Amino acid sequence: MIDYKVGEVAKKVGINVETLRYYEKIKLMPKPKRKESGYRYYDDLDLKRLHFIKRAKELGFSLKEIKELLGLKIESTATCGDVKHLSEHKLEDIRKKINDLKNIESVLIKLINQCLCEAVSTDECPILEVIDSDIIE
Amino acid sequence: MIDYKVGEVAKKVGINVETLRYYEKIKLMPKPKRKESGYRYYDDLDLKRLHFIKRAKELGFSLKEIKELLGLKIESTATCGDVKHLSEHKLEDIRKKINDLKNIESVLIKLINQCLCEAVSTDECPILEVIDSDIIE
DNA sequence: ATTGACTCCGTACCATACTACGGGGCTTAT
DNA sequence: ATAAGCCCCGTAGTATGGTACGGAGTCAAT
Repeated sequence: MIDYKVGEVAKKVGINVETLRYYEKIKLMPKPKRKESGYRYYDDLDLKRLHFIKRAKELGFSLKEIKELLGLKIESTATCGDVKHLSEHKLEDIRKKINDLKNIESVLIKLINQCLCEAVSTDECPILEVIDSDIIE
Repeated sequence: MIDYKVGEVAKKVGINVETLRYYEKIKLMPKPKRKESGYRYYDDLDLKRLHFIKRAKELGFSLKEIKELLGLKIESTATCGDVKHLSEHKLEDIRKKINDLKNIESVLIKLINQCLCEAVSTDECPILEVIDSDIIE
């Protein structure tokens, strides 16, 4: 449970200091504790959260969606049903993404193999075969 | 090979007309043929391309990356090596995405099961277990 | 032939997600 | 104790990816 200053966190995670402050402002990150100096201090859980945010963005989630994912927790039996509902919804979404990415994956593999076989040139975009793979409609 | 007008295309694909013009401007979509009126006319391949663009965005690719994916084609033996190289790079990228999404998937499944078992409430964010799943570092 | 719906174009505006700036305070090493 | 290198804050600017506006031409049905 070491205390990290903004700059250290930014460097470790690979974002910059302003982004960190921005995430705090939009409540994607909790307010960190401050010492007498007024400096922010972060812990390992914060780092974890930031790593997740960073990667989730690359996976196509908006900051709003990421906030929702991070908010999925059982806080009382009252919200348990909500959490379940929301999670199931997200799950479906994610499964579709996995499927579509797999389609793109297989088209790319095919394309790479064609390159190996000295295939003839074409005007068409091979990647559009993904559409015929039926998942993306 | 029906000819579709902008409005029809927009409706079919679920984007709006201005977006279509925007894609043309940034060269993500080719210039469509025009009739005497000056109206744009699109065909089924254009629709396919637009569907792909739409979904690829949702999968976390930027318009620039989508343009690259669409540009992956063997145009001559000269570019064949390039295409292979680029495709392999994209492939790696996509495989990582699939992996990370699978991790998120399994955490969500776990969470849903906890909801069913009337688990106790927690302050932590279950989704952060994804980080421990080792893929996201 | 005229009305309503659609299209044209350029330009301006918008939301999201940062990123930079600038004047000041804190901290740490010399 | 002083200077380099952090950090503070508010505010403004940027890039990406659209979205809206408005005046004019086109099309299709009555």
